Formats: sequence, structure tokens, C-alpha cells
Amino acid sequence: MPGSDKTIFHVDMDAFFVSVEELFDPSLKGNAVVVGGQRDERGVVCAASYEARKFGVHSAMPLRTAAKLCPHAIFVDGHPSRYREYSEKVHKVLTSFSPLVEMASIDEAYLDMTGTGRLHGPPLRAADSLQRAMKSESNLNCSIGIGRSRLVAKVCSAKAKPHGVLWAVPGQEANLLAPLDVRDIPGVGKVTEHELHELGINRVRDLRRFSDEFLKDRFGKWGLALAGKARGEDAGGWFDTEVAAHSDAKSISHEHTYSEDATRQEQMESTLMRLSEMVGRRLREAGMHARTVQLKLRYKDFTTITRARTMTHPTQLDSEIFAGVRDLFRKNWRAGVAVRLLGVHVSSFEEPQYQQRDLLDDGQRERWEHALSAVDNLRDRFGESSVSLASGLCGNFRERTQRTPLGCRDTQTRKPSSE
DNA sequence: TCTGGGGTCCTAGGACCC
DNA sequence: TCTGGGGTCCTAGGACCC
Repeated sequence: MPGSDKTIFHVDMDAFFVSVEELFDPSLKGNAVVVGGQRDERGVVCAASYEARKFGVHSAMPLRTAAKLCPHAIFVDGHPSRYREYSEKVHKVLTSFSPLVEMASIDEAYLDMTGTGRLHGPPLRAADSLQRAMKSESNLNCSIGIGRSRLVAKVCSAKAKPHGVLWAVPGQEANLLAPLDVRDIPGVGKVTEHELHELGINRVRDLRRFSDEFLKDRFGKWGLALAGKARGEDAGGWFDTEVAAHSDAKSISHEHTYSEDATRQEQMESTLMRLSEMVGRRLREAGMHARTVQLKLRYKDFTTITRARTMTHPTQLDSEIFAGVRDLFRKNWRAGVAVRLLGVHVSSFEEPQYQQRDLLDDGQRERWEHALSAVDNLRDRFGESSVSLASGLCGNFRERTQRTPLGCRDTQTRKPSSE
């Protein structure tokens, strides 16, 4: 009988965003609640309470659709900092059960519980203790799936919701998966589901009619993984089941969808400036430097393009990120066509090589990075509007900055200086 | 029903080099 | 000069997840 001898827990918080919001406003409890924005806004549902789900509301659905399906729902804006705060509490509870905890996202985690029997008892008892500890220490409910692979554990936690526990007994994985819809396999989305249906594959058991070779030819590398998943294996087979602390980020991005499509170049470039500042700040906080900057541009009709540029040296400076995306924007925006969304994305993180190149230039760069970090700190302590950078100081563009009462910026980019 | 924002991973093609 | 093959880097797009 194949399989690892590991015991993996997948812990998934129940309606996480909604539950956190309820802690801050108990009057929400028991009601249909939609987190993500107001009922008439351009946006989608971030999370819905179980009461709202009864009316067909689910995440990623347009807010306006949710409002039609469930008119009595209470619409609440999201609060990312609250979710991060509670995510840390969750993480703390989990690490008291196993040293091997991998946060897979803000509200779910894998635990390697192998060999914890003497401390926590058999899997079901350990899961029960964990749920109780979670409730008493974070005030939140969670569901737990238990299996010999991450995949099986995750499928089980989904089936256990809400506030349940499901254990896939070793050796029974394939039988447990067989009757499930292929869509229940993590990684099978709308498109893959459709392609599988065309082959007559609707349930996981149908996958067994096809050889690994056939699935590989048809779906590439993914097909092979899929064949394994039907047996309950992780992507690299039974021996790939590792739970590891989270690896470093590979990209950082910020994007903005206008409440009304934009058509003015100055307006869009000021948005790109703001997004560049947000990205630069994240880089400085993480102590990272990026070599590739990318612009994302979505037109009114939803057609979307991305344009990237890789530089010779990595940066964390707002001005260099902005100079890159502004140039990409000017070269690629079809002038006059209304724009719905703009995004700034950086990747290819590398250590800067200060000594290697032009010493003068890089000495100046390093001083600028320190100066900007200092600005970040001041803004943290005294508010966003406490520091503004004078014209010309930010690099090869001039700006005049005004702040609205909300603290939002309206930056006008004027005549660029010579480049 | 009129479609967010933050990520990860994969594929495919072209440039370039040996 | 009629024309291989492998490797790496880069770009663009897309599927998928929460």
C-alpha cells in the first residue's frame, strides 16, 4: 500500500473575514453579512456569512449581484489590518500544537502532526483540542481535515465545514475521493473542469479510466499531477508531502480600479505614482530590491494587457519604479481609450550590488533608500500627510501634491525634466 | 450579474549564446 | 553559405487560489 506515514492537518477558519467583523460589531451576528464593500459599489464579494450564502451569495460575486440576491444583507467594508492581526493569533495557537506550521493563506494552514501522539493523543482528539484552543484564544471557529497528504487534508477540511473535523483513514484515500466532483480537487477551476467534462470526466473516479500518459499529453505537467491527485497524492507524489515555514515573497503588487473609468493621462499617471509609492514602501519594509517592474492596464471593455521591463540593477525607490511604469504606460496606452484599472507589479528580487557599478551613482541610490525609509517611519508615526517630498527631489519628474480631507492624494505630474 | 486585490505557478515564443 | 540543439533570460498571458 503506497502512502506516506505522515499525519497532516489542514486547518481552515470558518467564514474568517465575516467572523472577525462580528467580533468588532456583535450586532452583525446571525445576520446575512457581505464583506467587501457597499451594495452599489464596483467590486466583488470578499466573504459572505452562512446566512447570506443561503441566498446564493458567494465570494468573487459582484457586490451589485449580491445586493439583488440578498437585499436585506448588511454590507461591510473589509479591514485587512484586522484580518492580519487575527491571522497572527491563529498562527500562535497553531504553533502551540506543532512546530511545523505553514500558513497557506491568511486564514488557512497546514500542520505536520506526525509523531505528536504522545502529546496530543490520536488525530481526532488532537483536532478537538485544537478547535477548543482556537475558540478560547482567538474567539474563532475552524474546520480541520486530516490525512496523509496535504491534498487529502485540504479536501477533508472543505467537507468538514463549518466547525467540523474529517479524517481520511490511511489506505482509504482513493475511496474517499472517488465520488467527489472533479471541481473539489484543489487546482481544478472552471476551465479545467470544462475540459474534463468534455472527456466525460465528472467525478474523481472517472479519472482512473485514463492513463497517466494520456493525461500528461492532454494537460501537460499538470495532467500528471492530476492523475496522482485522484489517488490522493501531493503534486510530487506521496513523498512530496512537506510542511514548511513560508518562503519569501516572489512579487509585490498594488492595483486600483476606478469607480468611474479614467480617460485623462495626468489622472492615470498620478495613480501610477501612488501605486509606485505603495509598492516601493512594501519593498523597503521587506528590505528587498526588485529588478523587474510591470504595468497592468485594463480598458473599459475589460481587455487587459501587462507590459514589463527588467532593469540592469534592482531597486526599491519609488522614483525608479514610477519612471519604469510611466514609460511603459506612455508607450502602450491607446490614447483616449477609457481605462478601468491600473496596476504596478515588481518581481525578480535580488540583492543590490552597490560596489560593482558606478560608485557615485550607487552611493547616491543607497542614500536615497535610507532617506525614504526614514520618511516611511515618520509617516507611520505622524500620519501620511506629515511628510511630502519637494519637487524634483523624487527623481526625474516634478510633482505638486495636494491632499484631500480623506488623506488621499491628488498628485499632478507636470512637465517631466530631461531624462 | 457586469466583473477586486493580492498572490503563485505554468506555458510558449523569441533573443541570445555556445 | 538554407540551417542543429541545448540552456538561459525575458516577456505576455492565463489558470487558479483566498
